[in-house]
Amino acid sequence: MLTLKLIRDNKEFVIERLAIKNNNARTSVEKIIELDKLRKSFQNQSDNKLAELNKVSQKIGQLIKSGQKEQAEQAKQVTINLKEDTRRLTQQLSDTEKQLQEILITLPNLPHSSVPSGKSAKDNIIVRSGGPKITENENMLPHWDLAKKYDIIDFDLGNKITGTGFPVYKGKGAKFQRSLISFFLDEAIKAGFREVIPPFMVNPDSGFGTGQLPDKDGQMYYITFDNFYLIPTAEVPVTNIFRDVVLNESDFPVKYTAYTPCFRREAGSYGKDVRGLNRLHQFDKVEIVVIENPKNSYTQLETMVNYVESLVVKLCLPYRILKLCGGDMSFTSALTYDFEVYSEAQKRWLEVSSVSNFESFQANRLKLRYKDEVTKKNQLAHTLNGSALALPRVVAALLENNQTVNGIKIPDVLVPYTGFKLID
RNA sequence: GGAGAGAUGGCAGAGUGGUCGAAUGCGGCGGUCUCGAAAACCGUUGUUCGCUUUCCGGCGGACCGGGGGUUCGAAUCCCCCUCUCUCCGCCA
Repeated sequence: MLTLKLIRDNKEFVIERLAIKNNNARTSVEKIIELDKLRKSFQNQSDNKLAELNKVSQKIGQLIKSGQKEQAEQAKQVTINLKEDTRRLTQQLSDTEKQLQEILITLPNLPHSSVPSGKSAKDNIIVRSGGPKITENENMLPHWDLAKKYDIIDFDLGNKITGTGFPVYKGKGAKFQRSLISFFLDEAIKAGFREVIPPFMVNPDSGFGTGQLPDKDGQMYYITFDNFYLIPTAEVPVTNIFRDVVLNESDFPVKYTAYTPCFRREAGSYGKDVRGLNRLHQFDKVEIVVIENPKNSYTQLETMVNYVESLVVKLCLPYRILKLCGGDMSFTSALTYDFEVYSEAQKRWLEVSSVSNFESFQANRLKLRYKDEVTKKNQLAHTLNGSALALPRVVAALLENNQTVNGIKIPDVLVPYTGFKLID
């Protein structure tokens, strides 16, 4: 959520920046400014009436104490109109605040000044790429065939138990999955992140705090009976650890990592995008979350990108890093880098990580602040996060790229975790 | 799931209708003392919105788990919700 102050003081700038995200915000912004003025007016009036009422009430107390019953009764008459006025004004005030809030939460975050304009993923900019050279071998099996051949991932079985998009990992496939999770967590811990295991369901307040609600309501699984949402990413529970928290500057940077399964309804997806492991309703992911001082958040973002890069390098995957254009960025992000790895049998790039700076957009919703050492005022902190990494597409690429006639080779860094060098 | 108790400032803990944003203790910050520190003593110490102010600040509103109600007036009384604790039941 953008702050009112930002919109009030930089109206044209806000509209201009939101246009980069293909969002025509003029109407909303103008409505917000209008409602803000109205809100102030109502607050002023109601404050004055309340102050008057408080004075009279105090006087009544004193009169009663000193036994002046008559005058007390007279004073009570005065409050009748005052009460009616304050009731009306506070009602108008809260109605206006509600309207204001409703529009405010529909505005996406402003893109950072370096974000390129663009409509879709086609306009994203390749920042750099690396990893082993892509082979042009035509005889490679896609991972869904490999999964069946070695009996390591069973899509049909998951379909039977739950439905499409809920695979069952079996034997070496399961161990491989668990190894990746452990590897990613151990790497994160080495890089200074503190591991947490958060709840996999969250309440609506948490969903709102990180920006999933109300914007992406239909993308999350919802437990109506208890009013909980299944988490679409560990970002939600982990960032919400800091909801309503005031940090000290010396606490920065706060670095957390968590493994969680992620649940996404993925309504509207179809075709080759959802084949095999490409898009699932339940998948595993290790996430990194950082709470940072605003003045360091962009340096921190680069650090996180470098960290995620070190992971794909260690796994020997061909990768590229994209800076997302305005049109492809999420609602909450100010700047996002995507990581894609090349899947050699599918001959396409698969997104395996997304690293973002949300600046104060989530913090404003979360009321996540820090005490400024100089001014002693509470200021909004910056939040950042990234996938490090999401498993299924990493698994897809590893299976496809490492297939040999003898079986699938396990990357060296994972062998200590799997205990085997080959899936055969 | 049943019965009872409770939710107050960073923490502990008073406050059951009237200058209570809230005693007191601890902690934090500033100072005196000291070569320095500790102790002692003195002072200070919540958030948020609005108005005002060249800075310092000043004035007003709201906030004692959340929401609603009674009353001229609510931390205090009533109702609903959430959560915590104790006992019982169940249970990985």
